[in-house]
Amino acid sequence: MVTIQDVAKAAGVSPMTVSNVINEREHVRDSTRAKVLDAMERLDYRVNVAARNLRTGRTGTIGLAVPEIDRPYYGVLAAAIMKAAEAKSLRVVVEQTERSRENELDALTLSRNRLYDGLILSTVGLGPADADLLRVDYPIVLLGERIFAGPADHVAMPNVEGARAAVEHLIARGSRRIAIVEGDPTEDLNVSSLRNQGYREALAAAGIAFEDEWVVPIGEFSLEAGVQAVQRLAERGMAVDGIFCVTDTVATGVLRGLADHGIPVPGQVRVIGFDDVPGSAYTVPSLSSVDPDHDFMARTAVDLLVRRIEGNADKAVHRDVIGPFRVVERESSGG
Amino acid sequence: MVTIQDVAKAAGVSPMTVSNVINEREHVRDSTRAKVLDAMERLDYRVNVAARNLRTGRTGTIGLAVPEIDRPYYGVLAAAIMKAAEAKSLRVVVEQTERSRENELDALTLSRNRLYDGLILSTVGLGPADADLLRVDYPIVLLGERIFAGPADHVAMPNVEGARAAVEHLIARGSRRIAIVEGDPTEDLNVSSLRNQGYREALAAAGIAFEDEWVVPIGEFSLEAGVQAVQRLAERGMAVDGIFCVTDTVATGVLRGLADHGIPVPGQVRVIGFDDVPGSAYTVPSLSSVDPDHDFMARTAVDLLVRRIEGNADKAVHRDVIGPFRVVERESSGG
DNA sequence: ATGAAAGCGCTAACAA
DNA sequence: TTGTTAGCGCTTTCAT
Repeated sequence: MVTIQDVAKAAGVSPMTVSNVINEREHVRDSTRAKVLDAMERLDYRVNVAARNLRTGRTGTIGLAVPEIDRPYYGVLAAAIMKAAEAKSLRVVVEQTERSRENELDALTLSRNRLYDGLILSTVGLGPADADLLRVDYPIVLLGERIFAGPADHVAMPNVEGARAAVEHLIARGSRRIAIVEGDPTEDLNVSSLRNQGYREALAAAGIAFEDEWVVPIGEFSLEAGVQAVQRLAERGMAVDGIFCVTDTVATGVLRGLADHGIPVPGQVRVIGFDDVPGSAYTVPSLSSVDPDHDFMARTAVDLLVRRIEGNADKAVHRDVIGPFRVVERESSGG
Repeated sequence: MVTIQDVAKAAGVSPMTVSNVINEREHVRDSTRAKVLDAMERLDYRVNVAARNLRTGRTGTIGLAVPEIDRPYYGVLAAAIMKAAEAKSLRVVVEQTERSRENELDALTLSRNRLYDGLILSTVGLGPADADLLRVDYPIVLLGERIFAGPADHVAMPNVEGARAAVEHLIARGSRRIAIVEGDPTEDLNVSSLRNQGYREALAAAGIAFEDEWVVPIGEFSLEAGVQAVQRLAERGMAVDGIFCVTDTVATGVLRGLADHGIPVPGQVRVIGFDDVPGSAYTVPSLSSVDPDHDFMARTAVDLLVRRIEGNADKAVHRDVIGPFRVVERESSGG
C-alpha cells in the first residue's frame, strides 16, 4: 500500500505538502506540485478514503433508501439522484427497505452509524404517526407522500394537482364514469388519499356525482394488482368509461387486465396513470400519465441534503417542496 | 460523539473489552457483556465505521457498476445482488457507467481507491481487447457477455443455449422465416453475437436456410430501437413470421412497433425476447422470453467476489460461470 | 510556501 | 478473561 508518506519521501517533501497537492489547496509552488504529482503517478498512489473519513468526519457518500430498486419508478428516481449527487461529487449507497416500516427505520439507524454524510429516505412504510422517529440530529431528506410537515426536509410529488389534472383530462376526452384504482384506504394519509382528493376535486369541478363503486382499492402498487383491479371492475359490470390509476405500474397491469377482458382502450374505457415511467410510452396502447419531473425531485432532494450536511440550514425549519408536473397524453386516454 | 472510550469508562472496563463485545467475540464474561451493553444503550453508542475501516482495511461494502440502473434488467440484477450481498453482511454501492468504456474503467479505478472491498462490474463498453486492463490485483467479478476467459472471475448468461432454445420454440410453434433484432454486428464478441450464434444453430438444426434480410441491427438495446427495428422490417415487406429479440426491452419496443403497423401477434408474427424482466408478463400481448435466473447470477457473482475478498481463491485461476435458463412461453409466441 | 506534531476511533498483538 | 500499547493514513493546527 502506497501512502502519503511514501509519496512525500519519493518527492522529497513533507506529507503535508502532498496532502495540499491532493486537495488542490493554494500556496503550493508549481515546481513542488509537479514533483509531487510525478511521484504520485510513479508510485500509483491512491488516497485511503477510510483514513480521510476518519480524520475529516465526512464520507463523501450519501445513502438512498428506496422500497425496491427493481420497480421502474424507483429505478428512475435512483438514476436521477445518482446523477444529481455526482454533480456534487457524492457517491450514493442504495438500500432496499422492501416497503417495510421497520426496514425504513433501520435504514435511518444504520445510516447514522456514520456511514453516510446524510440519507435520502423514500418512505412508504412509515406513516404520519412515525413522524417523531424522524426527528434525528442527522441530515435527512424525505421522499414520499405519507409524511408532510414532519421534522425533516421533504420532497413530494404534486399529488393532488397532478391527479386532478389527470382526471380532468379524462373528462375532457369524454369520460363521465371514472374509476380510481388506489391504495389501501385505511391508511390515513398516503399517496393514494392525496391522489384520491385530486380525483374527487376533478369530478366535483365537472359536476359529476361520485359513486362508491368506482373505487377499487388494491393492496400493493404492482402489475398484478392492476390486473386484479380490472377483474373487480368486471365483476361489477364494468360500468365505467375511464380509469385513473395511482401509478403507471398499476396502470400497465390495468391495461393488461382490460386486454384480458377484450375491452377496447380508449374506445370503451380511457386509462391514465401517474409517474410517467419510461415504459409507459411503449405499452399497447401507450399509456397517458402524469410526469412529476423526476429530475427536479432528485435535484431538490440532493440540494436540500447538501445544505443540511454543510450546516447551511436552520435546524428548526424544514422545507416541504412539491415539484411541478405535466399531463402526458397518449393513446390510452384517446390523447 | 460517543466513542468506545466513553463506553469503556461508563462501564468500568477497558476499550478493548467494549470492542470485544461489539464484535461478539468469545471470552467475555456474561456479567461484563451486560455492563457494556447497558452502557452502550445508555450513551446511544454507534461504531465509527471509518475508524474501523482504517484499522481493519475492510469496508464491508462492495461496488456494483451497471450501465443504467433505470433499465429493467439492471434494476432486477441490482436488487438480486443487494439481496445476495445482504446475506453476507455486505453493503452495495451502485455506480452507473452509462454504457461507456471509459466510465467502466473509471469504476474500476475509483473502486480501487479502497472504497470497496471488491467490485462487481457489468461490462458493455469494455470489449475483449480491454481484457488486460482488468488484470488488477483487487477483487473483481465481471458480469456480461463481452469478455470471456479474461483475467477475472466472470458470470455470464447462457446466451447461445438460451437463444437457441428461444428460436427453437418459435420454430416449434410454426415460424419458418425468423428475424433477429440484435446489436451492432461490427463488435467482434458481444451479447448479440452469442445470441446470434444460438439463433443460427436453431435454424440450422431445423433445416432452415438463413436469409440476410432477417437480420435487423440496432444501435442500442432500447424500447425505441425495437420500434425502429419493426419499421425496418416493414420497409422490407415484413416477410417474416417470427422475431427473436436480443433483450426483453427491445422486444417490448418491437411489440409496440408491430402494433403501430397493425400486425397481429402471434397471429402473423411470433415474438420472443431474452431476460424475462418483470414487465414481460404484462405486455399486450404478453411477451415470451428466456429467463436466465437472475438470482443464480447474483448469488454466484457475490460468492465469487467474497471468495476473492477473503483470499480463498487462486490468484492465477479465474472462473467462468454460465447460469441456467428456461424458456417462458407466453402469448407473443402463441405459447 | 512548507513542515512537525498530534490525534481522529478503532482493533491486532501481546501481556497480565 | 481483561487490559496495555501501538498504529492504521490522513489532515488540522501551529510553527517556521
